[in-house]
Amino acid sequence: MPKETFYNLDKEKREKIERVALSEFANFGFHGAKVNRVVDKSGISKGSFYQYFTGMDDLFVHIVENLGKKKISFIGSELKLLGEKDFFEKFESMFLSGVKFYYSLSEDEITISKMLPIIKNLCSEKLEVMKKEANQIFFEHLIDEAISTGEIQADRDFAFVVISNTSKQIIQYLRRKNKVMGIEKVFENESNVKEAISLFLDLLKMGLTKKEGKNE
Amino acid sequence: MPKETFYNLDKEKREKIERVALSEFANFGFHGAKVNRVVDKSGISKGSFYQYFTGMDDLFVHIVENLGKKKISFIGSELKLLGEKDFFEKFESMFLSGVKFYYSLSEDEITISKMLPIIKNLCSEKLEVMKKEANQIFFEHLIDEAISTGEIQADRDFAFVVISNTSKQIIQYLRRKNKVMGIEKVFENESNVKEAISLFLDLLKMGLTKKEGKNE
DNA sequence: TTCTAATATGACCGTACAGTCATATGACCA
DNA sequence: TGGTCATATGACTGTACGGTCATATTAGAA
Repeated sequence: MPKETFYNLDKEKREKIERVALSEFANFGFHGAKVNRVVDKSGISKGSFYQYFTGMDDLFVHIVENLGKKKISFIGSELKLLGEKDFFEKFESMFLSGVKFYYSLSEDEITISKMLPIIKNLCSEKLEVMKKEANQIFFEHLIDEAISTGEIQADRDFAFVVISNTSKQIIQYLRRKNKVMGIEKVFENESNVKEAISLFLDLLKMGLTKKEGKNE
Repeated sequence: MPKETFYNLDKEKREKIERVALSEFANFGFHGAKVNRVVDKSGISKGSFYQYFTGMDDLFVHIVENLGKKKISFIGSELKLLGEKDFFEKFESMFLSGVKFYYSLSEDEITISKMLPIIKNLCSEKLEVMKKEANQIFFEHLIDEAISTGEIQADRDFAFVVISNTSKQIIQYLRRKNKVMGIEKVFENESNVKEAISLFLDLLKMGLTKKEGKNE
């Protein structure tokens, strides 16, 4: 983690460094990112850099942790409100917050997110944990619950795969719509987002609940 | 592309270099891959390296092109047989060859595949083309056809997103089954694979064909 | 054998890099 | 004012890298 000195910096300078680092890792990858470039672009001296971080690994972990915190603040706030809802309502909420989180990310942050699962030779237990998307564990729990109450009737692994990919698919769908419509920010219209979500939710409902009258 | 000298090498030596390069790029990424390491690990001199390739970019393009050819030989052979089949049968075939292709890949090759879409600052028109998965264009064509014949009734973009993600999901599902069952090679049992495919195919059928008796 | 062309080699060069450290700067207090 | 502590700086060092090139090796042809 960054040294105390880094957190003593004024917000502007700190965020500048973080912005530059984000771009550096996104553009050149974990093993291609260079201290020299970060130092030049963020206008600090190399000596200072090593007073903030022990090295690039340290900086990378910090960047990824920021990303993780951002995600938790999006998803976490939604989770508290799930208590009374039924299974599909719960997922509707989670998809919505998932989409909102995604659209809150910059291109560089998206790149880092995609990069994470394929980084090798990175010895940081913290990141190992982070690589496994936290909400997956939560998904599995919800699915098991829904199976036991009979809310869904489907193979557990099938349900997990289909559900855990839905957020990404909704986002892909919205991006395509954006391109086709020539509008860059369809997602900002929440009703469009909700419409897209219901499209995929219907698919889930059909696929995960056995229809009556169909025996095999 | 590699120089003639490289292709004059005997197969064993050539494949050794390719194997080392694959591992190098998979482990350290495009910008982190080093000539020195490749040279050491594959037991050739640096001078020779530069008689085979103009540099690491060149080598990378070669590796990715190999991967592309491998894919085409898997998918392409299937495409010729699609003529008479209906829409969902066509996709059944494509999913099957997709899964077979995936399981023919080494871990390193899988890593490179995942890496491709997020590599920046790579000035190679060839790769730009390759980054867009070739079969996507083919998917779109098939979908348009199926919509016009009435075989599917669904939003075009919705159909595309759902279908184009199905291969990945089938693979994810099979991998989960592998883990749960403790058997590493469930996929080699083709009937397991076909069963998984039909699971997802049913979902597609439900989602992309409007049920009778449901009006809105 | 000798000649020729293709290929192999690693020492070598200039550059870019990570990381250090003596020094400078500034801020706060006595 | 002078003293002290936290921070800033960039010149410096050793290393690793990309890329070159004169030389060595090999294979085949004459």
